[in-house]
Amino acid sequence: MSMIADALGVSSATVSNALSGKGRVSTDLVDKIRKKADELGYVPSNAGRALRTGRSNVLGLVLPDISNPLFPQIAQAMEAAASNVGYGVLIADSRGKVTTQTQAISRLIERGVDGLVVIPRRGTRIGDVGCPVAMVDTPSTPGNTVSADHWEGGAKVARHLVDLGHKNFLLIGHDPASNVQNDRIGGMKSALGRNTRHTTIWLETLMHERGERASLGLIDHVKNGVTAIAAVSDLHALRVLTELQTAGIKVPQQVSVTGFDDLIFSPVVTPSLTTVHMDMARIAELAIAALVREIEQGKSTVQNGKAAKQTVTADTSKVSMELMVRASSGPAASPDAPFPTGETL
Amino acid sequence: MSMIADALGVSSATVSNALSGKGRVSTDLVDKIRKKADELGYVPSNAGRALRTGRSNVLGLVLPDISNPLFPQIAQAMEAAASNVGYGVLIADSRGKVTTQTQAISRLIERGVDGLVVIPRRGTRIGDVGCPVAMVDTPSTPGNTVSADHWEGGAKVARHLVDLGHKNFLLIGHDPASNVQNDRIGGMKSALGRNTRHTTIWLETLMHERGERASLGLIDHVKNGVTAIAAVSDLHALRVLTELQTAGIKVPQQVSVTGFDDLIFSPVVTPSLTTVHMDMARIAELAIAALVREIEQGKSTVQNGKAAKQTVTADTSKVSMELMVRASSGPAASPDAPFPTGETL
DNA sequence: AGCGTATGATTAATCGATTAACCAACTAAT
DNA sequence: ATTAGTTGGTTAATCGATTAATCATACGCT
Repeated sequence: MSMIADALGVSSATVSNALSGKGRVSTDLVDKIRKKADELGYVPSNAGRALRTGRSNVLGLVLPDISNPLFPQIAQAMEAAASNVGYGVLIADSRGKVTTQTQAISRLIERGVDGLVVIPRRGTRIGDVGCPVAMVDTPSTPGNTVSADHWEGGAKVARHLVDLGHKNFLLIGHDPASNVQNDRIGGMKSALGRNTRHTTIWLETLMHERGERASLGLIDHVKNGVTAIAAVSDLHALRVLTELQTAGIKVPQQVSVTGFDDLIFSPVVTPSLTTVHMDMARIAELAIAALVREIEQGKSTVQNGKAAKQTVTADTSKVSMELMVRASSGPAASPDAPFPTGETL
Repeated sequence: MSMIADALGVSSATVSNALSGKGRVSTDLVDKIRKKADELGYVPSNAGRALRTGRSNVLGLVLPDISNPLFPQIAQAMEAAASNVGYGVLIADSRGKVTTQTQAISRLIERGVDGLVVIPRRGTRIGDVGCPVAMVDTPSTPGNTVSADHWEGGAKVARHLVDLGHKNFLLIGHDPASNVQNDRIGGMKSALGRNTRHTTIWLETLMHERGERASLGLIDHVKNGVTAIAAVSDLHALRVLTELQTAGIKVPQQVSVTGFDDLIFSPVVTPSLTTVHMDMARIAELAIAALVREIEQGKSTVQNGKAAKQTVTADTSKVSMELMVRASSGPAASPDAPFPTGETL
């Protein structure tokens, strides 16, 4: 910056004003400075700016854990949204544990992030960290900033299956402590209506009892009349799908299977998975916008009292989910057809 | 820092020396300063340090694109390795395109990263960016810093299948321009031996001709005698598996299927996928170590000439891959058995 | 006693951008 | 013509940590 100033015979303050458009600088000087800056390939020093302004223009992204195949979508969306408004994204992985999550957060704080986006593990709360925090969990969680409307998503798939004539459902969750999964299952149940039956199983509980890769025992459920299996994640739907196929049960002719999240493999497996897609780009945009808004007016807040509110609130806290009807769901098999008939279709 | 200095009646330089252990400070003063620092909850300002030292202690991670389900593993491993040696990780997504990759890189540079880890898209080369770069691609790529030994991995699965008695192979790649995939396929071919046959198909080419979700036409290949299908990714292996199952072909009784990368779903589908696992933690560790080494002695390099070498070299450039034998591969069906018999086993 | 040498701590400059305070010159209005 | 206001720009302080240069003791040795 001082090089530009020297080259044009002006002060560095003027250069700063010209480039930021803040002070009073004549328009033609601004042009000259801009030109010179390009010419010299000037790149502002983040360190210098950060030191003076007290802001790093970097946000921290705390992710629950690796096993979540949604991670790529989230990270990509957040990075894009942040970079659109001039922020960088520093990642930290909490590896599922709450202690690691706390460590991850303090690492980010020490690096001087201006704000945090936290995808919390199992509805853990975040203590006072000294900077604005956006929580992306589920609308029913207190403190949630913005997230997909998981309940609505659950309702949408369930309604889809009901419309196809299914009456006997198996709902598959993984972790009964997850707010997101409970919302999804809750939404499903709410849409099932009177004359249907349903059973819910939680994989974590099941695997705890029977071992990690145990069969899900789906065949029994199907024999008992289940014609639709709705999982809270495509990962589990896939597990269901392959287990059924291996047992010779045809999807969707005999049993319909649905998932959640529209994971990368969902459209390309056979049959392609009916699922619910979340608009991660929009969620990221809202979360980042809320965070940035808080950061940029922030100063007052800090001076006012001891950090007004920790988690920020977005314009909209629910983002609608979209049902993706594909090949794994179809009309319910005739209830009269005996099982197993072999050729149901 | 000045608060600590004032509180103890010493100069801030002494505090700096004490905490960094660089200058000459009496041991008991060091203790007192350390204690006071803890007491006051002192957290060094990255901005101040960065401004003075010219180093940000942040690395940039450039990822090829979201569609890569390996992304979580990579990001997690890199973050862990970096944070172990005191660095943060700023992410940037190149969304597959080369132009976006260039943009992503310059964004990171502008943010003042000290080094870059690049998982390049299709063997793209990185121009002069003004900081050390670690490339994680495949050993056969010039400029590669460290990566898994994809060729060896390919050889391992192929040998496994040969040992099981298979003689007629279908090898499935996705992108013929990918160095990684070519290495994997190359490794497979190298291990197949004389008395076997194999065909290679590239999905991208296929889908370009027949549309995104077209069937892979596996049934024909199986009818023609193929008993083992080896894909370059679990994603494709999964596609193969489900397509076969839907067609009523039994895996592994009639056809064995193998993948690559040990993705999240691989152990839990039915049958669980035989695949090749890469030690991402070790790769990350080597890449980060090489990068940090270059950064920390770096000054000389910069002053010496115009950036000695762009991409850094690690102690080891190949990390061995591990074969994970699971349920999707089994003994070759008797070549005499006619197809389709229904009950092959 | 006198000289050289450790040892322990201080001074002050520096990194680059921002910004409050100030100054000069020119215009407009009473 | 004097004052008030506007415009365009400069000065200098500041953010926090690092570090070369310097200074002040104290110690050892002849």
